[in-house]
Amino acid sequence: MKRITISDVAKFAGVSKSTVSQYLNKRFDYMGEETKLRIEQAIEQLGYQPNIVARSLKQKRTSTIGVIVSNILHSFSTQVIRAIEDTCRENDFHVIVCNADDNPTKEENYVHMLLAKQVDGLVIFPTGGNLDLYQSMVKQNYPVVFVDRIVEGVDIDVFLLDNVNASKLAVQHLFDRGHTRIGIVTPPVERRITPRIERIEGYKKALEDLQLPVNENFIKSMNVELLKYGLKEMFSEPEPPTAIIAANDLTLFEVLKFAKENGLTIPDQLAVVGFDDIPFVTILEPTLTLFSQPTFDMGNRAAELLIQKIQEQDTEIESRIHRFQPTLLAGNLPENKDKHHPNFG
Amino acid sequence: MKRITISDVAKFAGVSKSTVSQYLNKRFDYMGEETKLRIEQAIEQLGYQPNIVARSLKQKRTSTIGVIVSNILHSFSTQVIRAIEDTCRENDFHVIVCNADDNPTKEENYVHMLLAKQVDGLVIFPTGGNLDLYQSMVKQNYPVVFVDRIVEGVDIDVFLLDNVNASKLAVQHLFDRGHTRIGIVTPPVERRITPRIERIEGYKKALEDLQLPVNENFIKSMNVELLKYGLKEMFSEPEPPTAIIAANDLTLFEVLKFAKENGLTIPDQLAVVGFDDIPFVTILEPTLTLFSQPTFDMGNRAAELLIQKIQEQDTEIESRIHRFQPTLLAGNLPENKDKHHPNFG
DNA sequence: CTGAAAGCGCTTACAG
DNA sequence: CTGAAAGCGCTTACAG
Repeated sequence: MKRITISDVAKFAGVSKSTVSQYLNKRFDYMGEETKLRIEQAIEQLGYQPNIVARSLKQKRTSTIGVIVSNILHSFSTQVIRAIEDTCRENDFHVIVCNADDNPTKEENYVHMLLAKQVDGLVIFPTGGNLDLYQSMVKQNYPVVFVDRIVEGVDIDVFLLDNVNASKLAVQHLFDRGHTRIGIVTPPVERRITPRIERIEGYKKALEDLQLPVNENFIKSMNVELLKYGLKEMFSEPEPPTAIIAANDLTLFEVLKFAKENGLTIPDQLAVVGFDDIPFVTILEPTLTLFSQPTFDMGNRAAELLIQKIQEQDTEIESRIHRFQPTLLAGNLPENKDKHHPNFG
Repeated sequence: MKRITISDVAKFAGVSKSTVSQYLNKRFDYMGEETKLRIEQAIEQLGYQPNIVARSLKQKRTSTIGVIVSNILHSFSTQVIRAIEDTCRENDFHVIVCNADDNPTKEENYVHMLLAKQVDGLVIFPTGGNLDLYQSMVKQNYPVVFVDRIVEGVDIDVFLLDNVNASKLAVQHLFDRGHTRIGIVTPPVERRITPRIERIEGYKKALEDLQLPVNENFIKSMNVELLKYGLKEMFSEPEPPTAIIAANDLTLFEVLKFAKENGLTIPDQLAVVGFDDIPFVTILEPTLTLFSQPTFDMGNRAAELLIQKIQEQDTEIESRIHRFQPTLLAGNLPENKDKHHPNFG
């Protein structure tokens, strides 16, 4: 099958390529009605579709953005991606999504690949492992925004949860229901990934504000595969936690599995708080409490800013940190029956 | 920032553009060692990245495929997409994902858009509403594969579940646990969407094989928003069902919500069987039975065939229907306590 | 072993 | 109001 080009249309309509191009780009300022009609018919007759690749080469923009997500397995990521896609569609941008799999090398490769594909801008959930690369994009004034994670010393807009407050709300929620021995589990913190660090920080602050002791054995940051051992340790304490905060969906899953395998009934023997809006969880038992992130809003806003940066690439917009508040999704956790509230018990 | 082009590299290395191009494409057959080195260094020094858009225009291929999914909200879709992306990455293809939202007009627009972007091939979860469009792609021998849904009269490979068998397994599973009054809920069937039709078909066949009556009031196909009314009707029968099969995740959600709101305990008062591997469901209560689709395998195989078609576009491969078997994921449904098995009770 | 030239399918000043 | 020409950044026969 031979593809129809603008030349074919021009020949068929008896005009020049330029005129057809004007027509395609709706530059009708000086075009005769009759010419317009002839071109319209030629396009119709031949079933012509402009070649966007050729247009992109000439115009030096592709109307496509790249999204590099640190780990596609999180429900948070998929929800934000969906929101980004919605906003892009409204603005006639296409989206190419790549999964860095928490691997800085993959992330770097994707950045290069997407730049080679001439995407107009990038939304990155940064692994944090490519400082130089991030810096060089800033230096070249290439449009980029970050989601979920702050990279210290890199001057790029970030859209993320108010993690400290989210943890505080979680602790307060549990405290209000009589819990004073509260644990927290997160993935590894070696690479200083913002949400993990900040959620632990908020957790500690909240405990201090409530004048509760911070027990370092109640804080476990490790690979999800190893988490069960961490939990075992936590629960071999003489006074084990009566509540656990799970920093994301994957760790939440491990906590639930651990509880099931060890016969801990939820929420009676163990109260559980998670983050993110995880499908089905709120409708099923056991009753958990979830604090959800406004993923839709975050994705929209990130995409909007990126598109703005693309369209006004000359005007420097000062970059800043955009914080979003969590919402209590579900959570009719009953009172802790075993351990009453210390201030009232 | 001015982008570095192949001309800059050529000038810097003191060779011609052609030679640099040869180098980039690893056509080293006749290239002098010293030339190779000079080019390598020039690329390094200048930080040159080839412009893939220009290459695509010349080569008339983009190494990109499009995926048009009927509805991104199903966990099935996201899982298959992930598998497609994996296979594509291994073969150096990029993926652009579009969500048709069960809307044939959107689907048509996306097809045109993706063709205009010169994608090398398409994976479609067809809405079924664009017969002419599908046909025209077949006629032009444009590489396409379908997933999940058969479109009658269109000669395109399809990758989908053995839905009839899946329903039979579901019915048998329930029957083995003493259930004889089994309902089924699906999204609307007006557009003859394959999995819905076939799952109802398999359900009926299974009942007949077991010599159980088929009660049309136990079959509800409607928009998820309306499903609660359908369920209400079903359960106002003098002898309401003791088990429900939900055809996908969205209908499953409605069934669970309905049970919760109407105080039906699962699985004691109502056994529930769903399809797809839905995160968290198998670990939480109430105990459901899920039959999962081999989404990973399906996505891989679909992508592989598409890539093969792209690479051997001349050799016609006869198209066929590729069926996959479901697996029992979880399901320790207890015996039905209220209604014993008629053959044993 | 390497280079000059043509061309992929568009857009865009510019001329008339 | 419309057309001829140049050019986007590559690749690819072909010549030498």
